[in-house]
Amino acid sequence: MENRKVRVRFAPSPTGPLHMGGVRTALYNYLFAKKNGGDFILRIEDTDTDRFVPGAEQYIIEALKWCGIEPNEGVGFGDGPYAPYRQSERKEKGVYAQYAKQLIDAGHAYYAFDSKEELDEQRKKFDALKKNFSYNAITRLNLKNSLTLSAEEVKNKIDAGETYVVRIKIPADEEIRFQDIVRGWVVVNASQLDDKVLFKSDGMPTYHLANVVDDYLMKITHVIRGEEWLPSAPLHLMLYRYLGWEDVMPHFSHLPLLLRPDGNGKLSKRDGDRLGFPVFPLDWEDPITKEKSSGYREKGYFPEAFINMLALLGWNPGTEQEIFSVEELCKVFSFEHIHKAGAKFDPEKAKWFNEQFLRAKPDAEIANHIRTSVKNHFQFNDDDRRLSDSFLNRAVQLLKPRVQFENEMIEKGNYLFTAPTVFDEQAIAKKWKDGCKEFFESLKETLSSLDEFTASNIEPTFKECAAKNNQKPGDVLFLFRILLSGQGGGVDLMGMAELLGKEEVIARITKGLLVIAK
RNA sequence: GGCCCGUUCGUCUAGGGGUUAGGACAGCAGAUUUUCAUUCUGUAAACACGAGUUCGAUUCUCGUACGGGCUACCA
Repeated sequence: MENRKVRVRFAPSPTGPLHMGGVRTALYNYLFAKKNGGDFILRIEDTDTDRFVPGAEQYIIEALKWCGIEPNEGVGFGDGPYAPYRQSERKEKGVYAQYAKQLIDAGHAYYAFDSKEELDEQRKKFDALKKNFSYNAITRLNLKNSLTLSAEEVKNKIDAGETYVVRIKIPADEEIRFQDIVRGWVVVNASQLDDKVLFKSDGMPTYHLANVVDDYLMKITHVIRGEEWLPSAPLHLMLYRYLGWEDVMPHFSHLPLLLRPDGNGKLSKRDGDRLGFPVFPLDWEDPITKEKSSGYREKGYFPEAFINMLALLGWNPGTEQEIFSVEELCKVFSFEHIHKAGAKFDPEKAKWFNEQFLRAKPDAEIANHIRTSVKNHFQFNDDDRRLSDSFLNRAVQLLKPRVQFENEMIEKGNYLFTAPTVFDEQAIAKKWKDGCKEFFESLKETLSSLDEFTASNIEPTFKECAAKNNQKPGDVLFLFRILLSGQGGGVDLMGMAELLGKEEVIARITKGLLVIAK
C-alpha cells in the first residue's frame, strides 16, 4: 500500500460557486500530489439532484484553471483511466448499487422503509423527552426495516414499488479509531454513530457511500478535505472495513477551517458582502436568484498572490519565507506544518500579498496588462503615445510603489494620462505667494530651452530658476506638482515631468496658471 | 443537548520542559523623500484558566472555560 502512486482528489459538489476554503482544499491536494509526483483528480459529487446548480461545475473548473492548480485527471481536465468522474454518471453505470448489495448480503447494511414523515415524528417524540433521535442499533429495532420485517414482507414491499433506503448497520458498541495525518489518533465509539443512509430512495448513493466507493475504485491514496468531514470519517472507515478494503484505505487529513475575520464562525458568503472582500475566486451570479458575488480575479488579484495567501492560511513552510510561487510551494509543502486550529481570514494581508507580487512583476508586463483599460478609460486612439511601451512602462514604474493592484494605477495615476481640470485649492492657498506667477513664467522659458528633458536635468534647472526668482524650492516644488497633477501628492515629481514631456509640462503650467493664479 | 476537534501578540503563525517566546500583516514613533507613497529604523503587543507530573512547564497529563465542526434520504 505504501508503495502506491500518490493519488488525491478534490471532490466538490456543484451546488454553487467554489468558496475560497474549497480552493484551499484543492490547493493542498494539488501541492501534495505535485510534491510526491502523484495525480490530482477532480471528481464532481453531484449525488444531490435537489441542490444541483447549473453552471457551478463550469465555475469550479474555471476557478481551478485561473488559480493554476489544474487536475491532471477528471471532469473538465481530460478523462483518465477511471472515467467517468461525475458521480451521477457513475451511478448510471451502476457503480454503486453492487456495493450496496454486497453490504446487505454481508449483513452490514439493510433496507429501511420509514418515510421522512415517520422519521420526523420519531425526532419530535425524542425532542419532547429531551433526547436525540438517532437511527441506530437500539432504535432500528422499532422501525420499519429489513431487520424487523420478515424477508417476505421486505420482498413484497420492494416488489410493490415501495420506496426504501439502504442504511449501514453500525454495531452497538465498538471502538473505532483511525489516524489522521494532521490530528493524530481519533477515537470514537460506534454507539455515537448512526445508521447513515447509503442509498437514497431516488436511487442515488449518498456522499458517504459514493465517496468511499470512488476513492477505492480510483485508487486514491490520501483524502485531504475540510474539518467538517472529521465526524463522518469513522463511518467511512467502517465502510472500508465492511467492503473489505481496509488494507488500501486512504490516509486521512482533515484541514482546519477558514474562519471569518471578525467575530467567530466559519467564513461564509455573507461575510464577504458585509466586510467588502471576495469569498470566491471568480465573480458569480446565481442563475436562479440572480444574486451576485464578487471574485478575487475580478477584484484585480493575481492568481499567484491569491494562491500564496491561501497556502499560508493554515500551513507554514517552517521558515520565515512568505512569498512563494506555486512551483516553490510544490517543493516545500508537507502535512507536518499544517496548523490544527481554524484560521481567521485577514483581507488586509491578502492585499499585502498582491502588493508583493505586483512589485516583483516587470513593468512591461504590468503595462501590457493595463494597456487596454487605459485606452478605454481615457478613450485614447491606438496610436496615442500614452499607450506606447516607453510611456506606459515608465508610468507603471512611477505608480508601482503606490498601489497594491494593477487596476488602481488608472485612478491613482489619472494625471499622468490626462491634464488636471481641478486643482487642490486649499493646498495652493497655503503656498501661493507674490512672485509665484513670475517664477512659473520664467520656469516655462527655462524649461523650453532644455535640450534633454529628463528628470536629472529638470531638477537642477528648476532649483536654479527658483533661486533666481528668490523662491523657496520647497514651496514652488509643491506648487509645480499641483500645476502638473492638480493634487498635492503623487508620484515622483521630476519623473512625472520627464514622462509628460516638455510640451505637455509647459502646456500644463500655462493652463494651470490661468486657473489658479490670482 | 450529545459527539468530535481546537486554543501562542488584534490577525496569520514559529517554537517547544530551562528562550530576552521569533517572524509577517495591521498599529504607533522616528529617519529619508521639502508633501503623499515607497524605503529604512525603532516600538508596543501573546503562551485562556486551574490542578497534576517535574528541580523547573507556555511546552506533558487531567479538568474547566471559550471557540469551531458535526448531529438530514446535503455534501
